[in-house]
Amino acid sequence: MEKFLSQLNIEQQKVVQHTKGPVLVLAGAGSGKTRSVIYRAAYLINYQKVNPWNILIVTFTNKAARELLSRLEDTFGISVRSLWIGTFHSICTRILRYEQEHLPFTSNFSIYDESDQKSIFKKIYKELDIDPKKFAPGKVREIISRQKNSLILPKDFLEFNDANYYSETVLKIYKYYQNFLIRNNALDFDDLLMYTALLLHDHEEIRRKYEKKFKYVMIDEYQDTNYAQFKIINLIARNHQNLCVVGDDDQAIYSWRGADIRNILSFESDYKNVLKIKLEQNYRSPKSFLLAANCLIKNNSERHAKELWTALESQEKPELVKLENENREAEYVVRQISELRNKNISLNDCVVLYRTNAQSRVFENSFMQHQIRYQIVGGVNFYQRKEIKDILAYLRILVNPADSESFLRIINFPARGIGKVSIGRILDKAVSLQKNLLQTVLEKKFDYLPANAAANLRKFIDLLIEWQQLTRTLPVSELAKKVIKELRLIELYDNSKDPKDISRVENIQEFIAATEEFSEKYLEETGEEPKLDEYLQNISLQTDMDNLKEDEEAVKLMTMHNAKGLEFDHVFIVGLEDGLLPHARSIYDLNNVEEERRLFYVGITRARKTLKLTYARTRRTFDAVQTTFPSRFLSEIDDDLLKQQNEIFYELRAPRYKASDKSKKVVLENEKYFKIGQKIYHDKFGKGVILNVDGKGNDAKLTISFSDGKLKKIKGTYVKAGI
DNA sequence: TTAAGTATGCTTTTT
DNA sequence: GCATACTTAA
Repeated sequence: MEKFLSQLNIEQQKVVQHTKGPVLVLAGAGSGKTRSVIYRAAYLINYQKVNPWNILIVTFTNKAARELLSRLEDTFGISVRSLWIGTFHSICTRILRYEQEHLPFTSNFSIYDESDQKSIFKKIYKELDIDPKKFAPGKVREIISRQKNSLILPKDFLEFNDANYYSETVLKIYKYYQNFLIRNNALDFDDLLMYTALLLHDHEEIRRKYEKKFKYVMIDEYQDTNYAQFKIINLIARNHQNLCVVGDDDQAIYSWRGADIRNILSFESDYKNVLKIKLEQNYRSPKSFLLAANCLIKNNSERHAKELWTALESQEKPELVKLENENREAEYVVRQISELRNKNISLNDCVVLYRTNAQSRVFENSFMQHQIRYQIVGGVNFYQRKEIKDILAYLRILVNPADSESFLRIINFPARGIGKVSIGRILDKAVSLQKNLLQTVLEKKFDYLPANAAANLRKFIDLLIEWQQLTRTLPVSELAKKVIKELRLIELYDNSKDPKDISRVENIQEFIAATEEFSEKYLEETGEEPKLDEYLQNISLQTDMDNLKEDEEAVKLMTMHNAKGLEFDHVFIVGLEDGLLPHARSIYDLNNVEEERRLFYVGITRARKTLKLTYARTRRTFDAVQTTFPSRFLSEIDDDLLKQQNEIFYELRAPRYKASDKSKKVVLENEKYFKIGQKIYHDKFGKGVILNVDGKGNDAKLTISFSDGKLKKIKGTYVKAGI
């Protein structure tokens, strides 16, 4: 035990040893927060002999949960099988699956993501005859989400919102939307939290059950919890008060998602006799980085006073670099990373952080051209890609027949001759029969459809029935493969002329691999095959971060939001301009500006060894080049803390791909193999140079840099060799 | 019913 | 500038 505790500083030891009563840990960036949480869990289990089954740990991401699990297992030899650890959303999903008899839906519910929501809203607007121009769907969705995060049901809506034409329309949509979800046996992300909170609130016996089960509760990143999350934890922990929350109000960056910074600021009044522990010693960054971060954050008004310090000796300073435009900015980063690589530094230790996902494109181009491997985290989630969602819709309808969203997605995909008109008639029929869509068509009486469509529909239904029977016997991954094979999806995209479809094939193949991997892991951990509904719900909660291929050496590119909780040796924060950071949408509201400042703070404090800050003098946004101004936050950092470099023009050209002698010869149309560096011509995109060849023969996948600077992946059969 | 061609609107950040 | 939605022709 001595040895166990000696690996922590005095403050961290306090966190670990105070296991009874409420504990508030204000943990600055890089202060060993995760370490404290892990040691605390290990202490409870190994020294206080608490049953892992009685511990609940909530993390911010699935990835963090997995890391915690593996460290508990590997370092402390703890059997983690019965430990409850995960994000709020995954833990709520688990609880809701158990408690279906007290809920208005069953445990095989579908989880709808934002694009599902979007399409549902469209239907609702049509149904209720609401003008999307007057009631912007995105905004309405946000308001409704906010209500759910605050546990305001439709029936309570007017208590908390002024009654006027706008809010009454929103209420109408809210009501209809919730109804729609229940009819489809579906929940959105906010519902997962809301129904769990209501379940615990409305059923005292269930609340007691979980209060008894979760005798010790720990929450990470507490500053980014919303009211529903606060309530869930409060209902579980308010009696025993064995609750340890860890967070940093200076790193609260999710208020736009309903997170309420007051949860952490008022923790001391929410619970009795709170022990407050501050972790201010930073083990991550050079002194000057922390000074710069402190300079910045002290401009915020509402915060727990705290200042980071370090015992590290490094004299490294953050470097501020001004570039001509966004392309130069990308080239600068590429150049720096090339130099690091020459010093034998792994690409895995480098990260590029930006404010918006759209900024990644320029970097992608530059990295590709200089053949530096990179991985983008975020943007469009893997499981939200069209080709993957189509497959998932087939699987979803098999476990949740009420899921009309999935049904409509696949009824005529791949095209099977059931058109808009026919689908409209089925919808009408379903309404008049008061049944869901699948039930309606299962009767196979199609007097309301043209003969053609009716025949096609019968085939479709038979297919679904056949597959549904297979769900009982076939493992998830086999079923997925069968669906893909029998629908001939890979062939569909392989034979397409659209260059986009090449990556679709890749994604489908990756999906199969991911599904197999999931099954194997699940089998290993639980000794049984995953159930299809569980698999689908799990996948719905996956983020891009969870799909990171750790074994592959690549520079990571991500938003500062995504970087929370991570650290890297070499950090590049790019696009430090007013309008980007702080974002143009945030500059008119002081609270929003403060949140943007915290975001920058998060970015700076990720760095372990070097930190480069860049901004561009001009930047192309959508179609026009705009002159930009350096971020207002930069002037808040004392000049002598920064190493400044202005107006660097790196004459950095793409390495010239000299066409080899062989390919200089006139290459025949039927030339079999493509080579890197070879010049080609494409009917639509014009001249280009091959940067990468994937596969053999003339249908290999080519990565081509076209003369206008664009990169495209195109199948060999669509390009002409030689010019 | 589908494919190709044209118009639109959109970009903050995510479980 | 891109992706999606809608229109038009076959």
